[in-house]
Amino acid sequence: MPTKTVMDIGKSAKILKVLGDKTRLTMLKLIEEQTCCVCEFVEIFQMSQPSISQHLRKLRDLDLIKEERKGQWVFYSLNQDSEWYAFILPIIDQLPNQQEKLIELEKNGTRITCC
Amino acid sequence: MPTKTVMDIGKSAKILKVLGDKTRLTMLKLIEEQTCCVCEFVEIFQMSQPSISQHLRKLRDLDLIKEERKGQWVFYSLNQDSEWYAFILPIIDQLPNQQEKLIELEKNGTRITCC
DNA sequence: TAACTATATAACAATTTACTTATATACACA
DNA sequence: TGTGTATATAAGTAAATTGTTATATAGTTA
Repeated sequence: MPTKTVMDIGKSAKILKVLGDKTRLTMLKLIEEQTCCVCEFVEIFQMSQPSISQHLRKLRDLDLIKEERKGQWVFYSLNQDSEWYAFILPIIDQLPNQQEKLIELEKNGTRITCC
Repeated sequence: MPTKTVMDIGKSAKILKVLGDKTRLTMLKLIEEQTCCVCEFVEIFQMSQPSISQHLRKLRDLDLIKEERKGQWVFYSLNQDSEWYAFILPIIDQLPNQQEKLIELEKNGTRITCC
């Protein structure tokens, strides 16, 4: 567990701004339960790979997510050790489940490539 | 109490985007406990009056705050009847108290004008 | 009604954001 | 080592954001 952090309102606003994008917010909800790799996000959001990488970078720069390389793939998950985890968790928890997006992928067979 | 809302992730992102600004986030924290009028915000944020009005408009457009006119002044407060109140409350609650900004105003005598 | 105060809106400029395409880097494997 | 796949970064662009100044609107009071 991270030590109790004294919240700074400026930093809080920065966190919320990064969450305030539909793509990134959905990403966070998706990886709340399980890791996802970049190519899955590309499929899910029907967006260019660089665009996905740039969204992930913003989340990573704030230490909200962590990456784990497995071979040629990079898997992302919520960083539960982040000092901001306690701040964002109640937000993410209130969001509607997005797992149907992954189920959709499996149906298309698009999820096989890396998992 | 508002009826339980099915959260939409796109709308959630829009809410968070509006919260993701230091000025607006501080405004929300300030009016969590007590109403503030526009001229107080102008003093607190040392920002032009139109700029303050525009920030308030974004919060009002999303129904996060409510206004109450008293004579020539308009007082703003958190809209506890908003269907998003339950969503934003845990966020606001985690923010550091901002009341010292109002205390500062009283010290300067700047709060007298409207209260 | 005229003058004054508080607030909102309009119009505009500077900055930031979120894509795109092109390219670089990292790893896998023949 | 060379080729292919996955990911990251760079550079450029269109749209959105956030401030400004100017002006309109609403209420107060002489």
